[in-house]
Amino acid sequence: MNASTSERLLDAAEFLFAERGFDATAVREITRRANANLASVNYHFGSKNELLDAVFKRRLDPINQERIFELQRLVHEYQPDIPPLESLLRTFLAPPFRVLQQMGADGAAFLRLLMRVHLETNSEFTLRFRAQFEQILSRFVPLFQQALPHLNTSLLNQRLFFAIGSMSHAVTWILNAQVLAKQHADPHSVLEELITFTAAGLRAPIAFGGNIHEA
Amino acid sequence: MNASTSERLLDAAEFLFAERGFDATAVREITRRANANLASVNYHFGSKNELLDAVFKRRLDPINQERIFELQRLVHEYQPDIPPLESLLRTFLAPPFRVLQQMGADGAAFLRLLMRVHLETNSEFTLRFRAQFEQILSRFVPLFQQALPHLNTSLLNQRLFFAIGSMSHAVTWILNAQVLAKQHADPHSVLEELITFTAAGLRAPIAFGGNIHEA
DNA sequence: GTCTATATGCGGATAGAC
DNA sequence: GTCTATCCGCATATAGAC
Repeated sequence: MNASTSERLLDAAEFLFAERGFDATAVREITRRANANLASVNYHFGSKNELLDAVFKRRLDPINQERIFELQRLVHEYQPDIPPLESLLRTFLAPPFRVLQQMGADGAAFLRLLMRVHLETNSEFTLRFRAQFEQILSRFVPLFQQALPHLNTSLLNQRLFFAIGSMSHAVTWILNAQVLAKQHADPHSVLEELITFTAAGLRAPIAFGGNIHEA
Repeated sequence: MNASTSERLLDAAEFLFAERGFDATAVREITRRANANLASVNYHFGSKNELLDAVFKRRLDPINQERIFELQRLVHEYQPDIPPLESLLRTFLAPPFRVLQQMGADGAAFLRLLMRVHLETNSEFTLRFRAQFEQILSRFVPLFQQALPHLNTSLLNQRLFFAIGSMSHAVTWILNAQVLAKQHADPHSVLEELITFTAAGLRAPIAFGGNIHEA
């Protein structure tokens, strides 16, 4: 509560956008939750839309910087060999889980918001976000390719895509488990199981040799 | 255009809810797209909320019935043995892909809407939906357990969860690829690759023997 | 069943005093 | 920077003629 108004607004917006969605959240609710005045959102951020941008920027920049830094460290550690597949996967998949552990409720709210974005197809905002993610992914692909020489590019991308899906579902699951308080899901152990699962999936021998259809 | 008003309303609502989300869609837009009167939604369904319920019910009931029917057929076919893991996975994972192929644009719209639901945590509607899905899942779990005797219940559930994540991400991907028209993703071949990937993940040897944490 | 017209409320944004 | 009061538009829903 000692945080600055704009920080409190960011926290409140993050929580409410994640909880109810962007459209369903009224600026009035945000300011009420932040103990701030109705006009403060427009004063500090210009508009409700720009507030959303700010919410993302605050969390995403550090996460992606960390992912790139860790990747460089890993490559350096194993030089001139390729890092093991499991280590690459851990570096790639870990950040959201780390957010979950380190940032507690705030991190959970942000991640739920993040998961929402994956579904939007049209908004300009989503396109900006996705371009950024693909930039990160492109740094990892060459290393995965070296670690998995039996896969051609298109199959590798497809399987990586499956792995990303497992990750985002796992994160969503942990979030819901926390919300519903049904069971305690430990992010760290889920991450390790996820690595086991996806590593096996990526290593699977080629069954159909590409994208050949039946019938 | 020859369909009844309520059918046209369902089609239009399905499309728009999927495209823009529930809140962001105005009843006015729905009736405009359906070539129907503004008041027709309330006349036929009672409210915008009940219209959403109807949109789901129309598609979901047949899909789940089919999933259960196929499972019974499969069990019968292999009796008294257990069906192979790949066949179980195909039966479990196929329905959304079939929707994608058979229902064309309508199916795509519905699936996008369906993916949205996975993220909502609080709404009563989502809870109803999720309970139904878990009922379906519970029919499959015992068979997966028999096909994968090296996994304990909790690990099996976790890995199945990863598999479901890969599926929903894959479906979302196909949808977006269609929308963005970037590349042509063939649902059938994606499904087969998905089965290969998830089967390998499920079969992976146990690495950590349960949910033991480091540190 | 379908239409027009309208009631009623909530949304984001802003003006202007402090 | 913060507040109150208010503008203005759009939302859902409904009343009531046809």
